[in-house]
Amino acid sequence: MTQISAIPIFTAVIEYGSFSKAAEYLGVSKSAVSKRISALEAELGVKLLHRTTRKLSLTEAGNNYYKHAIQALRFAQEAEYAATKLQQVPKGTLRISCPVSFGHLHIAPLIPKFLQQYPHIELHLDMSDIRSDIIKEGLDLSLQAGSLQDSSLVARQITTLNSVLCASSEYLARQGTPKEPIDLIKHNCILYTYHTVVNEWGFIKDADEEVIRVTGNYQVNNSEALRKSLVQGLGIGRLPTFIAGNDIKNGDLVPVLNNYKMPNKLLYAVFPERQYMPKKVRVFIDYLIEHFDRDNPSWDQW
Amino acid sequence: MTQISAIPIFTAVIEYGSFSKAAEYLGVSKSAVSKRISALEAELGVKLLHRTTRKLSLTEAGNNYYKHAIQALRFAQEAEYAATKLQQVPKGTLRISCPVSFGHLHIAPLIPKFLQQYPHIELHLDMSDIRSDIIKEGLDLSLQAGSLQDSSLVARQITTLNSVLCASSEYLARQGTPKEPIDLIKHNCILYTYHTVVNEWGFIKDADEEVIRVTGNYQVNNSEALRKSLVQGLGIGRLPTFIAGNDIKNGDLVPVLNNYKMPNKLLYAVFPERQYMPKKVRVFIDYLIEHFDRDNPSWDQW
DNA sequence: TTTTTTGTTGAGTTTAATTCAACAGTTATA
DNA sequence: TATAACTGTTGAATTAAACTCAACAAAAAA
Repeated sequence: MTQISAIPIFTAVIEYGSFSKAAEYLGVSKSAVSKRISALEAELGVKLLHRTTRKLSLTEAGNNYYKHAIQALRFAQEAEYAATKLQQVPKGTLRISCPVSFGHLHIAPLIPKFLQQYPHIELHLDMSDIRSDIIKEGLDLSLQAGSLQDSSLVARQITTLNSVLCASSEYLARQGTPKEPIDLIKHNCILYTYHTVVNEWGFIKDADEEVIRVTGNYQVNNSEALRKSLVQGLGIGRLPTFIAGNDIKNGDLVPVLNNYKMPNKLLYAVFPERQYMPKKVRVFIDYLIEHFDRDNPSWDQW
Repeated sequence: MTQISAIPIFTAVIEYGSFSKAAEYLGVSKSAVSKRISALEAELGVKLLHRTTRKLSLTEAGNNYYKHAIQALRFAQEAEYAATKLQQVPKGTLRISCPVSFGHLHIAPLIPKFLQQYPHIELHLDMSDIRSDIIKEGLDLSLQAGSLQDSSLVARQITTLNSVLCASSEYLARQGTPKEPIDLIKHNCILYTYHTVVNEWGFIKDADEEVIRVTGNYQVNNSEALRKSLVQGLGIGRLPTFIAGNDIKNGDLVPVLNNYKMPNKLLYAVFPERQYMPKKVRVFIDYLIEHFDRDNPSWDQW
């Protein structure tokens, strides 16, 4: 079925009424056009054009062919346009997933302004802590926290997700402030079971990492519940700074062991293909990068 | 606009859900399919297919592309069918021209049986003595008498058109029968102005041609009028045998100078292209050849 | 009558299509 | 769990198609 590739040439000849003019329009030599038309006629076993007088005319078969061929050409052009328009213009449905906590606190508040800037985008935001297969779920983008990601997907770092050890000032007044990580074994440590490593907390000073096994009387997989329990003076806990930042600013929580760093995570925008990113995806990623500092985000400044 | 040539490949991949199966269907290697799809994506600047899991899936752009591409493919297939069906099946409108006299006497009587044999053909018969440009007039076939024809058209000889010199037996009894061509200068010679050479009649014996300039008191461009004047004993005249044949059989006309031959013409079927003749044209030419002897037609046998 | 333009075609060049073979990765099977 | 089978990719090489150039024949224009 190779005759389809000659359709643009044949229809140009008909529209321009001349091999020479069609050749000029197509950017090839007139002999190329002549040979391609002859080859098409040979393939079909049909004369499509009379060319014994200087003026071209269609045979009956040629006329029949043209009627359908011009439609084929138009649909092919429509196909090209339909496929490529998403690359050039930020429009259409943008489907994104992100972690629940981060989404509530830091993504959702950004969306109204984004949609004002890009009125032709319709955004579907799916907040879920379940790591999804973005191709299977038809997502354009997935914001994920981690350090390593699926090697077949590709990603762009958006920001850094630090953690901080903290408690209420009421708790610390009552129980004393730990000076070294080893002091934590005497404290009620509230465990965040959502993290992959639950009860072994790492502390980094200089190039050394010290790991302390901690215990406490409360474990919870919800960061908001954890946060509230800390604010109410139940114990000491490790929270992502993007959650604790405001409480720390307000004095509701106090960071402890500040001269130590805890292992951090990165927030990635993960997308299915590195090549040929649709414009709507591109503009959203750029918008996030504009709003979040890659290494020193706003919630880390208290 | 080269992406059109990849459409059959792309749509096959979607329909079969597999590069490997599409390759098998298309009769090419799977690497050919892989390269062609990648080249299409590069040309469009768009990812059309996700292929990170074993199961292929369309991207949004790929889905948009496919919807229009499958229509383009279908119209291209329709175009091919529409163009080629006339080559394989005798159907459609057959437009023919032929000389008036010959048409009335020998073509028109054949048409009913032809159309019974080919019920899907609709025949338009244009009887005219004006030599037409068959391409300009959109004709499929033109029956023409002559010896040389337009070099850009192509032709197939159908039969031979002889001429015969004749008069009524009443005229010959009254005026005597000419024994040699030179005797004609004493006779009333009725001139047929339709012929290109009107009043110089050629006579061929062995390899010699003798030309006699003749005169008479009546010239006419209509063969039927000429025929009737001869039958009524006005004089001697030259008629095509396909016209005079019946009258000679009936004894209404008598051939004279029978041992001489007169220059003849041939009847050609002229058609626009030698290549790729539509079936309906082919079957009509074959039908004529079947009915008329090429060199010794029925009207020459009296 | 001469010049210009059109379409054709052989020969040669360039580009695209294709194959082969090897590979990485996933699924199915033993 | 290990192995076999299958899928899609890709570099290198081969083949086929597309294309150009130049020369030509023929018709239209000047």
